[in-house]
Amino acid sequence: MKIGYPCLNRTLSCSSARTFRLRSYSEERLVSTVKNNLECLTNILKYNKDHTILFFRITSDLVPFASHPVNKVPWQRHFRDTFARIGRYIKKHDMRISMHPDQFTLLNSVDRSVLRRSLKELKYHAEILDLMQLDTTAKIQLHVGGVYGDKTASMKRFALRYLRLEPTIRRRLVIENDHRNYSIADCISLSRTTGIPVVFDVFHHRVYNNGEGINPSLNHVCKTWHKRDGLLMVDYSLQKRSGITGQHAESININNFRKFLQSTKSYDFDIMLEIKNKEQSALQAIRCARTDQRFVRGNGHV
DNA sequence: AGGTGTCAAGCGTCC
DNA sequence: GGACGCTTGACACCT
Repeated sequence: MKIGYPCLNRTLSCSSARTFRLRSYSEERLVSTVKNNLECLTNILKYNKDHTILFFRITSDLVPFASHPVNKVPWQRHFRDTFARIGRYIKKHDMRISMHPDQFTLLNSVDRSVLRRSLKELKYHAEILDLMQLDTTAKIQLHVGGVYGDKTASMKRFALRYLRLEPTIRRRLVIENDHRNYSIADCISLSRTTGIPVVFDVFHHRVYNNGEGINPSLNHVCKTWHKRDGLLMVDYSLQKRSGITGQHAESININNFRKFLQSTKSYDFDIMLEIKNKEQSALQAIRCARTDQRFVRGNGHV
């Protein structure tokens, strides 16, 4: 079991997601921003290693406008060595990496131009992980997408397009249940017809489910991950206490987290903590998991 | 220096 | 069929 956090580190004073407005686009600006972002990513991974945080989600903003037509910079070639060096570091320290394209990436869109842009965006994400020369346990997680008034048809469209993806994308793509349209049962059903691994989002599942419990879901979901995919990934977050639905909490509730670990102890998985104070929650969670031998899973480390 | 409207990209809901 | 909420961090312009 590895525990991690997404994209940003609030302790370090750098950001690996620096960007700029399209209006101020220039090749120089792009190159200097990517250079900054890769340097910061290096710092974050070093921080993670020093604190034994072995799971991390790399921001989609690493290369601004990566899939935008305005961008003609061959950034892949330009930063090839840097990507390779970062990849070596990740592998050397046995870290797990994920990425999560944002809401505009929709594989099942009914709009062909949205699909076309989404494919470019997926290609970009795969390129990042390929340039780092990471194996296929490094995943790109995506929601199933829109419903477009016909869920069955929209799921079929996802399946068809997934199966036709170029292998460099398909081997990394996994789906995740969302809080409104596609439940964990829907994702499992899609996995049955396509073989795609399913990320289990505990928070979304609490908000939107078909009445199935966490453990029965985990039981199904962990079978969708094969050896080449690595350990099942779980997203863990909680509701902000103010009561506004969907917003992520500021910090982890360690008692609830302990209960979660305890109640799911027969399964092994890597946990991504989607909590605003990021690495602080990860540090707490790791400490919590370590204090109790019952939470130490199959591979002996948390 | 600090505050805030806006940002490449979409879906779903409400009217 | 148009406006808005969603969720989020950072830019860039404003005072």
